[in-house]
Amino acid sequence: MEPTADPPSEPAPPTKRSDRTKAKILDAAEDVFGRRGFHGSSIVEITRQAGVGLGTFYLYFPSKIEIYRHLLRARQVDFIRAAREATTGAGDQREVIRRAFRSFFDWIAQRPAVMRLLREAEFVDPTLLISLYDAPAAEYRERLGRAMELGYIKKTDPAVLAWCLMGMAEFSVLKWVVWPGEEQIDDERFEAFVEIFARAVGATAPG
Amino acid sequence: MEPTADPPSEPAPPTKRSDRTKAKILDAAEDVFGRRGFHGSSIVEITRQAGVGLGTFYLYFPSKIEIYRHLLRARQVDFIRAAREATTGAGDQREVIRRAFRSFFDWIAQRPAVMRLLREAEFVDPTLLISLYDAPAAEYRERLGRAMELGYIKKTDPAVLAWCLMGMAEFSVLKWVVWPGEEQIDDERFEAFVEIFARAVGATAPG
Amino acid sequence: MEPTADPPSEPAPPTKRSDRTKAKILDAAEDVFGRRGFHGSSIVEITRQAGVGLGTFYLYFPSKIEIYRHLLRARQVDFIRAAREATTGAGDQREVIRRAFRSFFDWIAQRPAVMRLLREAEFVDPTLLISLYDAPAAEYRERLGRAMELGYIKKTDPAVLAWCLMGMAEFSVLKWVVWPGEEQIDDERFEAFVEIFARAVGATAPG
Amino acid sequence: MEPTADPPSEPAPPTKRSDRTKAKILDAAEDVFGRRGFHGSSIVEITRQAGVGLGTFYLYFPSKIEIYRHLLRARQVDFIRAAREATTGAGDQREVIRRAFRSFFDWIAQRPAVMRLLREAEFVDPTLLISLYDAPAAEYRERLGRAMELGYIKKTDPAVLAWCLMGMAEFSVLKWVVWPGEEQIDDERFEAFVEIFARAVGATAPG
DNA sequence: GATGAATGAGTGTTCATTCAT
DNA sequence: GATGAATGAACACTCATTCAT
Repeated sequence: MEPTADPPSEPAPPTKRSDRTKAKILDAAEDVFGRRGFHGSSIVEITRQAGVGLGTFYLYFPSKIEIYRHLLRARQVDFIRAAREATTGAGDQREVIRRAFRSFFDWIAQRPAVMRLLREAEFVDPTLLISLYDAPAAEYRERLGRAMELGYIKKTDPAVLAWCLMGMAEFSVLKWVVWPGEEQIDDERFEAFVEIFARAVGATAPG
Repeated sequence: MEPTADPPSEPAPPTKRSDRTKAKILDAAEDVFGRRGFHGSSIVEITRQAGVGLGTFYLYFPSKIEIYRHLLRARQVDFIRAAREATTGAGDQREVIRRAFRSFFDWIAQRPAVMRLLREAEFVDPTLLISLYDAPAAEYRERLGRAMELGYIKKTDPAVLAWCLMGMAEFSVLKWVVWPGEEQIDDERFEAFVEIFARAVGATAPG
Repeated sequence: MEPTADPPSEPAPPTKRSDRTKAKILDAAEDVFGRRGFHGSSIVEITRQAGVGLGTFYLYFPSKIEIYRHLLRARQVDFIRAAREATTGAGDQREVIRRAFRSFFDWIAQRPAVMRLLREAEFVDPTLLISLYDAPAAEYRERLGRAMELGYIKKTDPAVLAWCLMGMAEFSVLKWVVWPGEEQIDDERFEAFVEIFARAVGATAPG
Repeated sequence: MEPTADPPSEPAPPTKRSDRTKAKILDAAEDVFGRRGFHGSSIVEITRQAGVGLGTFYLYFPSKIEIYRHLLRARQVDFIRAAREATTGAGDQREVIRRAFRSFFDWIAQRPAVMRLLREAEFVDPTLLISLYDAPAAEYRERLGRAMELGYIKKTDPAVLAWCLMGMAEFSVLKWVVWPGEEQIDDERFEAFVEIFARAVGATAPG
């Protein structure tokens, strides 16, 4: 976390003009959707903030809903990559959990808008939302299934467990990271969360 | 409360004409909001479904958002009452959990629209949503705090635990009850959920 | 033609408020469409000219194209009635022709916009146009068929004849009545037209 | 002009690059306008179909309406030439009529789009349309005037007659050639048309 | 000469809200 | 109390035209 200089949004400014324009629009859209919500956002506002003409929007995206979908899918990809990277090379169960959630919390803290986008998807394009949740759920389920067989964690229905864990993670990040409020996440709370999560998983032993 | 077989929506049909009109509008609004979402619903559709004139709406509610708020608060009250009733008189920890969630799952299964209303609130009136979640969170926290002091459950930050449990419950009900999908809740899954929940809580003993 | 006071557009001002509003919009639409054409007209212009709010339009008509269709059908009905009335009680062939076309020319002279509407229909809603022309064509054909059997006019394919006659009539009214130009219809020209028409029909005898 | 067997569209493929580009655009425009109508056509579609860049259009034509005008005038020239060629060397009156209309019907049958272009002109640029019709009308009038003086046909106002004949011809070609419909032109119908036309003209004798 | 990214005025349409009846 | 006709601000989207490359 310390000496990294990577700016959250764009790994490197694209060189082609059209790529830059598209990126400007996407950035603006993420921000505006995040602040105003899907229905509260208008294409004019997005393009104004992007510093491009209204018509330019339609050069890159066929409709308001399509840029929204695009944004969500792109962020999901980013997010999953981040989660994978965070957990590689971790030792015991608790360490995996700790690292995964530290990365999750940090990632969201830097992009609170994404959480809003994601959750609002349920009301904008329900099918999309379900598909967005199904992908990580499947991954969770599979990992948990394997861990159960290896005896690392207690046996339970892995799908039920997967959705429980996702709910815990999402609500925690909402409450302690996204929503405005005097209470913030701190190390103590974070450790409490890891502890609860590990218990729910049924981690049999620290190893 | 005694001699009624409690119909889900209104305890008893109001006798005054204006009360009946108001109730008709509220019922229609709940149904329409539930089906179409807040932004997809229009006042005309609500009044049409309620069987009253368009103008009549504004005799009872000052705006679209106000009836939405009204609806949410009313349902929250219903829900909390139902949850309390369900858990009184339970024996051991697991039994409390089992009853509370059985009642929660059933209540939502009968009114899937409420879940949608509740979750969409985040994008209609964020402040409202937070307040809606804070109330049950506070109750949870307090109960958990007491249980910790009594040694029934392990000690952890009760607020963190409360939000974890709420997340588990909400995601489970979404996945297994609300969202359309081939997979449904069954007894086995329900028991798995109770087990996971109990572990997360840190119930020290079956008793 | 002389002492009639009938205003072309509305037989009597409708009494109900909504009927009056609808009539105002229809009148304005006829005028605007006639002047600017379908594509050159906008709903704002129509409502502005009608003296009503923009939204009011959609209270009475579901879309721009629908009011256009409505207008055309309504005028067709008016026109056919006028044509029927004009020809009842005429004596010989030439007299029937003379009266029918006098009434046609006058009717159009008072509502030049209608001609434009009618002709533009080909490019707005081709199916509609064909149906609008098919109705009078069928009537013509039938009348001509009967006259042939009675020996009043020479035998020819009645459908071919019907479309020829319609073409003559429409082009004449366009050239001499509708299109701006120094040349106007006068009695002499009108008689020439009747003569040509009668010859094309193949009227065997003046009687 | 001499050694070409005249293919309908372009007498000979232009050799200069810019001429070829211009021709490609014109061909595409004729096709697109014919299919979609003036208002339904867009410059992008025309250039896409022509296989040139969007900007290239404005190298050759100053605006959408100008290419439309250009197209119409060009086709008018083609058409008049075709009509003249068809009637040279015909014997009696009926033969002239028969040949002229056979050529007219065939010409349109091969280019139904032109008819649409021509008729839509009334709503795109009314002045243009009138001028397009005035040219053949003048030619008709003059020919008819001469024929009257020579006693070949009965005397009537030649201008009135000219417009009647044009109306007959246009409606017939619309009904029997251009508009989609189960009924098509056949030899019998064509002869009926010639007969009616000849009667309208007032051809005194077969010779 | 050729290109296509950029532009914004203009369009049809929706809908919460008002108010005369 | 009840009604629904009337309103206009707001929106997503199109497309002829310009101009830097």
